[in-house]
Amino acid sequence: MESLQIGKVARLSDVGVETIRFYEREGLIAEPPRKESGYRQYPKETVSRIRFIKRAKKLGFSLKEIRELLSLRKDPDATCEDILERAKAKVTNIEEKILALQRMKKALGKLMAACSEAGSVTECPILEALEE
Amino acid sequence: MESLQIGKVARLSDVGVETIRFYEREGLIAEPPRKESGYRQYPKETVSRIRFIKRAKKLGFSLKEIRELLSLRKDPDATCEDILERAKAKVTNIEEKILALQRMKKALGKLMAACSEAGSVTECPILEALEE
DNA sequence: CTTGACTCCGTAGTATGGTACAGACATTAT
DNA sequence: ATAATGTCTGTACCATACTACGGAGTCAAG
Repeated sequence: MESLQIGKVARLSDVGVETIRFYEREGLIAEPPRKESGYRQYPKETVSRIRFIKRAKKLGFSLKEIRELLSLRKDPDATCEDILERAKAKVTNIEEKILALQRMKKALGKLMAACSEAGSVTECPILEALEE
Repeated sequence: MESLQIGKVARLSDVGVETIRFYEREGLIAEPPRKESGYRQYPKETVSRIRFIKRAKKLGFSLKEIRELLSLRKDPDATCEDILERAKAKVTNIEEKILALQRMKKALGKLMAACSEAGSVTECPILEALEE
């Protein structure tokens, strides 16, 4: 299997080289094998892993949470119950996020509807509503 | 009009005293008048302003964005439209997040289902969940 | 009139998530 | 063979959004 140098991975996943090393230090991506020179040799899956991290971040997960998400997999060393438990917790977590976002959206939508009828910004219902 | 000391404002708006001074430095709340002693004298509106900031933060606005929202209000040339535009952008942003979270949840469901079977989902389906 | 709570300012520290060197070695292109 | 990239480690620095602290002045109650 051909491997990628860190710079290539960085370009493909659209992050900086330093970020990749940072993720490695933080345990978000595995330490890759090295050449004799010390150069890291990444399998191409690393690119999707980094993309996952980027997306999950946008969804409001912290790097710590992302690390936990990434460790959820059916590996032979973990028992099914263990995985199910952690996965369940994550699902709950995700549901809460979705609910919070839906509330946000609803609140903004309401305000926007009221907004179309108002004139000057001094009476903007969005600002008023946020003041409660 | 009676005024409030910083500690009172802090208690009423449920933030720390330091946070209020921080918001002042950051231009999120106006510099209040002072007594001869130098003590800040806040009008009671400050409490709603800080509550506004807290709520807007919960809606996903950064302090920078909140500062912009707040300054729009002072601008007589700004219209409700300006604020509406920002709100719309946030809604789009929120919708994207919800979709992605739903995909993630689905992926976890898949993982959990696979887990109960003796099958071999060694791959992490969660990685695929967020792929475009 | 002293004690305790409150406030002042400035500076520094926290956590998170990177980003930017510096100085040295490795690889590639001409 | 040599210049241009690329990579290595380690350390330092950045922005965001606070939070804590020191040392001094202020104010209200007993």
